[in-house]
Amino acid sequence: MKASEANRLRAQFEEYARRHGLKSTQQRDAIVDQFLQSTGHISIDDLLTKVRKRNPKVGYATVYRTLKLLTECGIAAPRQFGDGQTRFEVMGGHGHHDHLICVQCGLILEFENDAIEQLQDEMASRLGGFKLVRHKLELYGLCPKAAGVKGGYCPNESK
Amino acid sequence: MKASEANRLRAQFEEYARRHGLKSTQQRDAIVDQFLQSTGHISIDDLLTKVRKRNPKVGYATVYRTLKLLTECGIAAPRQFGDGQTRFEVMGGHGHHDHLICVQCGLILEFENDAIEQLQDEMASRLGGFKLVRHKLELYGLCPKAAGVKGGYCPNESK
DNA sequence: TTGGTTGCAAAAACTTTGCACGGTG
DNA sequence: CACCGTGCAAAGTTTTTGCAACCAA
Repeated sequence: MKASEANRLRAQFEEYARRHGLKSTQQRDAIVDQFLQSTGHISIDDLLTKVRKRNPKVGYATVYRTLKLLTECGIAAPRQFGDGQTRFEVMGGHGHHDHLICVQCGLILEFENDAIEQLQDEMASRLGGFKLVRHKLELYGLCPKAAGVKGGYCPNESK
Repeated sequence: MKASEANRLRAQFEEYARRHGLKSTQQRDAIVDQFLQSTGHISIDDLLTKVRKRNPKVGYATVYRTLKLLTECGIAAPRQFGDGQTRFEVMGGHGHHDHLICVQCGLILEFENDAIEQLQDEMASRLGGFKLVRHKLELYGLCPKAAGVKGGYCPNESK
């Protein structure tokens, strides 16, 4: 299931590479593989760390460059939460999801809501006929840790 | 109308300042004023430029520090579109809006959609009873410049 | 061999911080 | 006078770029 999705995306990347005359390299392939195996939102640092476990001689620059390629061909999507770092997530054509972030503990939940997506498309048309390529919806709130939400502990208390 | 809104927010800031023992200074006041008069999303640079027209000896640091204060007291909201800079916008308690960004030319449109907002609240409750404090919805798409959308020119062509 | 690719380090771009001076209360 | 606030510049971070060496086709 998940593996086939990764394969689909890998094929998509190869297609893109072919079309653009890109060569296949050990580093790039390793980065793409690791990225496709990641879940949620991964930072450049985390990704590089993972990649280096298999291929120790990979540099930052290559990760940035590869992620830029992945973003261009629609496989990766950059996200900016509030922590200064850009994170990337796999953008399976399906399974798109949005985020609910707890402003207190930083917990990030993911969700999908077709009704909202549909309203977005309508909105875009109404605004002059824009053609949406992607979107980003982030809800910020307080997790009801009092209610015992799973994983809803708060490492950092706001002062 | 707009002026009264600015006054309300300025008062809100003064209240916050009093409560926190902050002093009133020429620079801070100038920055707050200029910020409240801004529309849309303003970058630190743009804001500093505006402020310097009246008070040439204001430094970057002060703008950053003031904007951090404004953010803390809920008057300003930081936004990260994709251009590397953090932009801020006035967060009038009312008039919340979301964004539609053209990935081709960088044009940013604003809109409101109550139906979407309502669905968001529902979503948050369904996800365990989160209490939303704010949200961010950004739609990325292509502006139909062919259709002659106002201001829809594309300064930078993607290659 | 012909480029695209890579790692490293330098360079950029954006923010934050340290410090001595200055202004407010 | 006590202290917060400011400007400047240095220090941090994160991301991009220049370049010689490398490697796939």
